Amino acid sequence: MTAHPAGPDELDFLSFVDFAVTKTTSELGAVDPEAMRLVLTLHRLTSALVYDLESAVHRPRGLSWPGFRVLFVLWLAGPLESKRVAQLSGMSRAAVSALVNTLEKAGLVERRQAEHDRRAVLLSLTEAGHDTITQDYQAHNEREQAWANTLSPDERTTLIGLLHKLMTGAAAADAKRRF
Amino acid sequence: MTAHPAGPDELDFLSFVDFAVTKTTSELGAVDPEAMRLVLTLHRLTSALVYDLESAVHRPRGLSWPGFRVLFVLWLAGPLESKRVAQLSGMSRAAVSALVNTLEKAGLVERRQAEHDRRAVLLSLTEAGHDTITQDYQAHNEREQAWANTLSPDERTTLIGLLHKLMTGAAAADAKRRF
DNA sequence: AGGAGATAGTCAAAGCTTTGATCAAAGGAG
DNA sequence: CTCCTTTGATCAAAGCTTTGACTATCTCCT
Repeated sequence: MTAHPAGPDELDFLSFVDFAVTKTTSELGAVDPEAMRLVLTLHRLTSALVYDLESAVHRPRGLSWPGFRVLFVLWLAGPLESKRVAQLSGMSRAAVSALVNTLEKAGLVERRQAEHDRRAVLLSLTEAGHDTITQDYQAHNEREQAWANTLSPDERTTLIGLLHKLMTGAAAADAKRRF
Repeated sequence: MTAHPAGPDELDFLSFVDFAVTKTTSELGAVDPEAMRLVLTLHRLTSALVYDLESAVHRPRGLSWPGFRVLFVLWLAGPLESKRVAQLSGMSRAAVSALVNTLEKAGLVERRQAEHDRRAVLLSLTEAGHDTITQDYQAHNEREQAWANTLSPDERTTLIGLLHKLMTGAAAADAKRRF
């Protein structure tokens, strides 16, 4: 993938993928280098993307990445039971509970008891929360566009399709998940 | 993307992507739905993948996901300065420092002073660390293969190419990063 | 109706993350 | 050679994460 395979001293976060694939296959034999490269690249790209979005968009506006995710879910689908927020945002129920403590103190989210089930807690955005996520998501999407514009429209469509296929495939179906 | 667009009550982690894209564009107007779908899908897929690998492969063998990443880097490119481990594994130096405390207690990693620079700390695997990562990575790669086999060889190649392009593109170059 | 079992939310402990401060050591300029 | 700046590692505080335990509540079966 690179012109000149780098030695251990000139590696960086990106070129480490090539290095790792080469070195591992020569060392272990029974590995599938394409599967390795796929997962490594996917993980590194996503890390870089999330780091960029969090530090360039959300932190400057006072939100953490997890805080953004909860607000985003409540914005689009709220009010929701705490359980549903956990499902839709991909966190554990305990994580949502802890996070909502912070968001509640910040005046962005409200907790109230559900009517039909006294165990359940209904979460909703406050007006401040609604304003925050509306503006924040605006900036978020602009940054998303900057990333997405690296690819042509066809490439974007292809990529989304492949990611979707991977997400709905057999391995994903067997995968350990939170729910 | 789905046959029948789900209402807020029947959503799950995956179908939320469709719902979010539809709802946001109708609510905000100025968003790019494809960029949104791309980032949302990428993030959710990667989360699911990492969760699966961590809980099915690494935790049962006594490693955390971050611990695995550090061991993996040291296995292939070690011994390395602490700084380099941070770069190659994509963590902050402080995170590596804290994590190595744990790995050192577990007898998997050794710290020693570098010769040429008395500020620097050289990290290397112990023999137990080497054995651990060798076996652990074996299982890791088998699980990677299960995921990757959802796609045909051509699809895998295409996907890797597109991810790589995104990773090296203009937005990635401007992106806020740790280094 | 009564009791067993499942479910919602929270708490606690432990670990990992971040940023910013601190300290020691190295490098460069005068 | 000395001062100033930069750099490597660690620490501290705050936040988020996980699993597992616990309480309250609901549901279902007899």
